Amino acid sequence: MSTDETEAVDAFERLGLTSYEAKVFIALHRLGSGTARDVARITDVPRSQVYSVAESLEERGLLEVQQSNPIRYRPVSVEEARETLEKRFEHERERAFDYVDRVSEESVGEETQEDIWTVRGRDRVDDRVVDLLSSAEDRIVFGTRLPALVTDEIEATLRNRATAGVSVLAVSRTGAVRERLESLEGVECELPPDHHGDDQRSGRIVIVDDDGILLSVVDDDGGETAIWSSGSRFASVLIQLIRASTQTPA
Amino acid sequence: MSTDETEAVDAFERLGLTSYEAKVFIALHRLGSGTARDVARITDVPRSQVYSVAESLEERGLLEVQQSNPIRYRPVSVEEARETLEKRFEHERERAFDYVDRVSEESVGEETQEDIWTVRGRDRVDDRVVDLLSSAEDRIVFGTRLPALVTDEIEATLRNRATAGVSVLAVSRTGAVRERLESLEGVECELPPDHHGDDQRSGRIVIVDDDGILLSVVDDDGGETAIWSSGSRFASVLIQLIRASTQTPA
DNA sequence: GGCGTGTTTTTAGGATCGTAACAACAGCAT
DNA sequence: ATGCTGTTGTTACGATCCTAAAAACACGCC
Repeated sequence: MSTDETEAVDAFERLGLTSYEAKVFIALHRLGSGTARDVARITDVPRSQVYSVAESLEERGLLEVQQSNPIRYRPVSVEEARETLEKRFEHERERAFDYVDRVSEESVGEETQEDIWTVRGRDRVDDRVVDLLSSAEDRIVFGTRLPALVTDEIEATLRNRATAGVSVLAVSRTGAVRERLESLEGVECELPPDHHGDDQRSGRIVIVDDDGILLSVVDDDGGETAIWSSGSRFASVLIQLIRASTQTPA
Repeated sequence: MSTDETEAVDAFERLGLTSYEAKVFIALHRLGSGTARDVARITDVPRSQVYSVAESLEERGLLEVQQSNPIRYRPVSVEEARETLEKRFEHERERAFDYVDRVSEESVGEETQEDIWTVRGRDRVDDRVVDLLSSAEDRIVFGTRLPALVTDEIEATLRNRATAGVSVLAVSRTGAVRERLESLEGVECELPPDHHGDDQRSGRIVIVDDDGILLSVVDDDGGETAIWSSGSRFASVLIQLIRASTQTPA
């Protein structure tokens, strides 16, 4: 079995199929249609297992059964299979989140806990940054060395806040970052103070109003980890520390 | 645990979480945030297991970890969780179908095999009916007793074919069905011949040109099973049989 | 009988579930 | 300081469940 096929099987498994189901489904698409023997010949699925596996695939709506002798199987079209899986996924997601929606604590205003949270992973940090920026009412300080850490969504959120009257200050020692953000209406840019060493590990810094902060670091493998806090005394203290260290000349 | 919660857990399991993962995720949404003990108290997940389960949920991007003593966990917002799962699903689906697309047999024109296929389930029969109707070039005969079996998509396909110059004939002994389809431009309606008994099991009949046919039956539980064939001699023979029996007076 | 088909049962193997034991630590009374 | 109690986080291990894989079986056909 080719590497590509192995990957496809893995992907189908993560979509909820068993490995046999994935293999039979793929084999039938390669064949167009075929019998249990045909399938067993080009896969490592034992022929005697093909029958039950195909039956469960039929129940999922991924193939059709020809009641003849021998039984022939025919996969549904790729488009139909995609839609079927999509429908099933959305259905399950609704069922799952329907309940979570109802019981989920509305923890609005409860943000005053003295909590500092950790977020791992580029995408997840991106999301948290956007969340934080969106909550800004008064002013934003946004800084990063790395142009890749200014996503379109972050840029859009900065623009949106700036036009909403929030004072937005972007800090970066990287020209590309400054140029990109300077072009936004209402966004000011500046270089960080010289006395700050050129830290190779720092990722981003986001300060929102006087009570929200996010700091991230980038490790050797490019993985990003951030800490953040909002509405906590902890956040306020950190913000004051940073303000003091950046405004005071060395 | 309430029935609703059990259902939500099941749904999350079908989305690829383990039951522990689902329970911890839901519990944290009920709590807003909490420690391993908090979670263990309101679920049947052993406290000692909460740590590793939460870790894997963090990797999936469904919650955040506060490195303190005791460790506190905080779920991401419902919206963020929905999006995260959606992204993962689409990613896996692309990976899976990317390969299937490449290897899938283009079985166009290979339809001439003498095959008759079986399709189970209302939705799946709907899909197959639409497929068949869409392939019509010359004429269509569409019949059903049951108004529910004329879906919007089927109606749209009939209208589309009619305007494309295909002769469309709808047959039903049910007034509601006739009225609905008669209103379509270019669709003719009629009553079935009297000598046909009022069969309580028959579901739909679809005849397309001279070589495509689908017949379905509805069982006592409302489940539908259809047989269909296209481009086969088998289909032609069946069609001739039906034409003969409907056009000849008793 | 010999062969192919389809059904059923049985036997690993692996992941998850569930319990338990453990060291480390904090609070508190002796 | 010592001992007791309770909590936290980690680790280990048996039970259970599902899938994978093999085998045995019944049937029809040549």
